[in-house]
Amino acid sequence: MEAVQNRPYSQTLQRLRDAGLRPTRQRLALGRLLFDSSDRHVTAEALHEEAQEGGISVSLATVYNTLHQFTDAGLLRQVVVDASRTYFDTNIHEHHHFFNESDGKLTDIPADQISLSTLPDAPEGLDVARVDVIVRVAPAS
Amino acid sequence: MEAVQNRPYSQTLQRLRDAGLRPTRQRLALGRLLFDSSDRHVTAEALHEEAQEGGISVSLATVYNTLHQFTDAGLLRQVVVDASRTYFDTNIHEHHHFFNESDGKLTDIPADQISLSTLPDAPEGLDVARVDVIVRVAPAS
DNA sequence: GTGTTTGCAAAGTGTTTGCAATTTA
DNA sequence: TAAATTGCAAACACTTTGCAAACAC
Repeated sequence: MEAVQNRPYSQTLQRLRDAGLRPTRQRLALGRLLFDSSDRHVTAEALHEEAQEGGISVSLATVYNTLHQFTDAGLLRQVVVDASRTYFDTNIHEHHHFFNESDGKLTDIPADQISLSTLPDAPEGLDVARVDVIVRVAPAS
Repeated sequence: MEAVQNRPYSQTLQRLRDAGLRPTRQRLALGRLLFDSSDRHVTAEALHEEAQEGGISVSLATVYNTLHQFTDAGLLRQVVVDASRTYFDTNIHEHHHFFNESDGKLTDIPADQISLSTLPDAPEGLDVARVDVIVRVAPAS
């Protein structure tokens, strides 16, 4: 539509290319929202709203599809903390989370700030795929 | 309807009474399914099915309501591991979980088998309510 | 041009709710 | 009998899908 800042634009472009995803207008726009800052935790609904506010026209269905494509491509990670919504995290490295149950906000905990000693053996025939630590917090009473 | 084993029956009866819940036919039946064995992890759907198979007539809505009432009363705990279903755990003590992503089965990990060193401080104004460790496992390749 | 992607609206899932009928105490 | 509980069906929130139109290469 109009000129955009070029650096993040082309960063996202490259990211999409590397992932084998066609850099469509929608993917570029969502990619910029997601990747221009770091450690973002979004729900589909929230990202859709943010896009609308930014004057980007994308359907909610496309936001869902895009988030899943990004996840499959390894650009995002899903975080399960709340049974009623799915969060997507732009931090794809090993780390954990604070989850504020009262406002639904997630905050990263760097992997080196939590150490798990003595992890029990996985049940037979199974391999550990990932360990998630969720520190559920609430307003101090 | 017919005679039942008396021990578990009255255990559940007592549990409900202690929790201030009227021991209705449905609650007793679901309570027996849940508490007669230990460390059960059920979804509403699965418990409903189990009840039907056992010849107990309960509506799915009542199963949901009952699971929540039991949870509010401290007899059950909710476990969030999968964005698409809610699990209820009969183990209400501190512990963690293996979650088998391929079949959706949960297994308890006793609290003393995992030790978390150096938990970072909660963000200001917030208290830690609970720490959940989820070890996601998958069939060995 | 050809195959991919989008957007809509419709369908799907799991879950919750309103309310009359039933049950418990 | 009064108050709590149940069950149904309808409503819900979030998410996925089918398919024609639009777009990228």
